[in-house]
Amino acid sequence: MSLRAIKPQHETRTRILDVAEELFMQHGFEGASMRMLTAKASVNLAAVNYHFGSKHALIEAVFRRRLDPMNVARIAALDKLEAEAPGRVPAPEGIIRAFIGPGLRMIEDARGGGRNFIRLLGRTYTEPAKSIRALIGHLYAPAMERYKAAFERALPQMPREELVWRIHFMFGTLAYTLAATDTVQLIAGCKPEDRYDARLLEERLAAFLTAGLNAPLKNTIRKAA
Amino acid sequence: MSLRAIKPQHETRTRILDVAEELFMQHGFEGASMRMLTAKASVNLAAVNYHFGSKHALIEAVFRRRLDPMNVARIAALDKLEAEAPGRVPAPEGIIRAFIGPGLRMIEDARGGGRNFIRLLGRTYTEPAKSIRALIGHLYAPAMERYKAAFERALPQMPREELVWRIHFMFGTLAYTLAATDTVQLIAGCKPEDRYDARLLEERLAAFLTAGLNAPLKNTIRKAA
DNA sequence: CTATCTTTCAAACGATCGTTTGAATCCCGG
DNA sequence: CCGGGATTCAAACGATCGTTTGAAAGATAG
Repeated sequence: MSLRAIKPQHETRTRILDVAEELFMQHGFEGASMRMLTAKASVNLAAVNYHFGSKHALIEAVFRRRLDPMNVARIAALDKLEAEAPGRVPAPEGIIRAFIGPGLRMIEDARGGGRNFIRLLGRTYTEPAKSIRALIGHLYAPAMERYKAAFERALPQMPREELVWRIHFMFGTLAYTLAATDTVQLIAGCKPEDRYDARLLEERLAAFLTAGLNAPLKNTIRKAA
Repeated sequence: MSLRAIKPQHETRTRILDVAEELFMQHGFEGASMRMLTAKASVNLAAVNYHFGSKHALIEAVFRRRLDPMNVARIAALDKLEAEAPGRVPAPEGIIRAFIGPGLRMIEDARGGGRNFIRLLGRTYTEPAKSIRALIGHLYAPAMERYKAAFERALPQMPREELVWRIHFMFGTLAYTLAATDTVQLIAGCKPEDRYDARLLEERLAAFLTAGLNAPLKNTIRKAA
């Protein structure tokens, strides 16, 4: 009673979470039914409601399990970056790499289900259901605030409003890159073999995003801000 | 019988399409049911199956109605750009503006439902259902080929694989920008008042994307290609 | 072993889904 | 005015949805 949480305590819970991650990614939140979910996880139909309470609570649990550690890692990466050169302001590229690193590294974890989650996360930014978007926003808030402040220090000459938009653009590029699995093939007409080479993808993304963030300010933009 | 297609011929059809556009955007394809759809359109429940055949066919019709003219406009913009300076290769920024222009202009059409569609389109790039992604890909294919070729001519020194990725990044930025309505506020902590000022948004996007597309090629990237 | 709490199970709940049906109604050329 | 194809209508179809229930099975402590 005192400490029974040691070994395979919640095998049912984690098996449900793993399968939910995969099926939500494949079919969406509404498209993945409790019956196909519990069947694939080899648990009883009532298990989800018993362990999580409802389908919505399960969705929430799926996000919390991965998103919290990921954003902790992001903040840690930024802390480390700032600690490396005390008193100096980190360059935009370093901040960008600190942010996209944890996400990209998770995509290499195919066995552990990390890749499923990353793709699920990417398409959830544009999820129709408001409650889910609100949850994502809430879970992201702490890390987001830290990074926004870091970018503001790194680019003091940029109008705040323009910076917000460029952060938004960077978010979109990252989300879409992680979520859109087959659209690359659509453009290229072929399947890139290195799609899951996180290191190479990080180089490509960092180059693109850094250049975009540092794009020259035209008069029209400067005037509007 | 010969020509009865003149005035309000298919008022029911278009009313269904308009409402479908709005509800699919708000609740997703599965979340928007035929009953709430037909109720909001003030038509009978059976009207959708009568006029379109099925829900899936309705989804297809919603996309075809807007996407075909939009991509025609995109190709026309590229044709015009190339005609302005015969024999010369258009600059990347011009190509980018030709591509994002038609989409952004549609976002200003709030009354005609264009804004609804653009937001719907943006989140459909990451739609779980394979059949819908395939449809989008098919409708995009002609314009995509033209623009890919234009970028290749404009950036002959860039490795093909890197170019494909950067086009992919640009696609993501555009899609996410159009689709994510409140995520910006969620992240930025403020609401940009000029969200639907298409002209200003085009300036911001063009600056960001042009810089990203022209980002310097590092050795790691050059070596991989 | 017995008693107690946790977990699993089969079965069913009411609600809603997309679709179909057949009759009623509208529209229009003759 | 009448006849026939196009359209609308109310009603119901079977299927599936998320959730609940109460009993059966497992685990744990005394």
